[in-house]
Amino acid sequence: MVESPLTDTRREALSLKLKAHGLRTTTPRLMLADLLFSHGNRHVTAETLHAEARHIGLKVSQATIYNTLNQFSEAGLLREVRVDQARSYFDTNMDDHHHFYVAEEGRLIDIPQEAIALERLPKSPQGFAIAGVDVIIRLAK
Amino acid sequence: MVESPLTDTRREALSLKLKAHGLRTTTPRLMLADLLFSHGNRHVTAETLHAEARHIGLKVSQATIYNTLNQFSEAGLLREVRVDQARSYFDTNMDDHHHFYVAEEGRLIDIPQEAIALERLPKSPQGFAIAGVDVIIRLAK
DNA sequence: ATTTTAATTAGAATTATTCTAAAAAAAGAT
DNA sequence: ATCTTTTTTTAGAATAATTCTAATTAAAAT
Repeated sequence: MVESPLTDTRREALSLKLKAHGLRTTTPRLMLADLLFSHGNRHVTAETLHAEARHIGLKVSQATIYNTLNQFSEAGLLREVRVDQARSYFDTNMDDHHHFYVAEEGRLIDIPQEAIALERLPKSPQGFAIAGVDVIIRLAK
Repeated sequence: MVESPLTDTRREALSLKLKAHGLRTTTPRLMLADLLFSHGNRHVTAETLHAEARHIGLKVSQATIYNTLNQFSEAGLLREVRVDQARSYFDTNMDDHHHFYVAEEGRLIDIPQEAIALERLPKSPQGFAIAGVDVIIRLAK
């Protein structure tokens, strides 16, 4: 979580990114996008992102955090990952990939798609197509 | 969900099963175990199991349903599967296996372990061991 | 039987998330 | 620039799943 100032260049780039995905550029969205997309790939929850927002002095409501995360997901800017007890993680890495999950720490670690070879997949039941394959490797000490 | 009466033989078998896993035999547990384990492999949620309990005239509190599902899971009688938005499924199939998940219907379908060949697995990070590998194949129409 | 230990309960509390309706901000039209 | 329309944002209430609490009840051990 680097805390570098939001330069005009970056602001411009993020604004374009939002626009490209059909989202208006607003201050909250721009600042949240900066937290999410300007520091390498990350996994956040609504709560952690809200804490970061407050930390940089951005006053956004909880509802906006949730709205934004959901909008970004729908727009294809984030990928929602559910592993933990009833808490959603949002992954900025949009490549097809898998996850390690460290339950004790509530931490996700990306696994590049090539690192796992799914040789055989079963036939889907009649009338259904495969929408995605998620591999979650649970880790323990 | 067959509704056959709980015979003495079955009662005895279930009681032994509970004992074998370090759980006392009590009426609620016995009846819930019967719902869970006497009708082939199943996937239930707290809510669906509670509904079934009421349906057979068993008056148990919501807390007992949750306690029982969690105890059974910890004891190795059930396996908890999380796929849905913030709702836990409990699977009576304790074999290592994977799942299809039909989001639209909130339905899980078991995939036998052999049906998926996980050829290469990545090395776990330092100090961690693999506790389990879950493959979830999301299905859509 | 009595005592000890564990299970069950109702209901409150907690947590994550969504909804609502109003206010504020952005985009589009003039 | 100003006005209008459309979207966002907001605070706070509402909902839903789950856990906790403290008291009661039932099972096991003595």
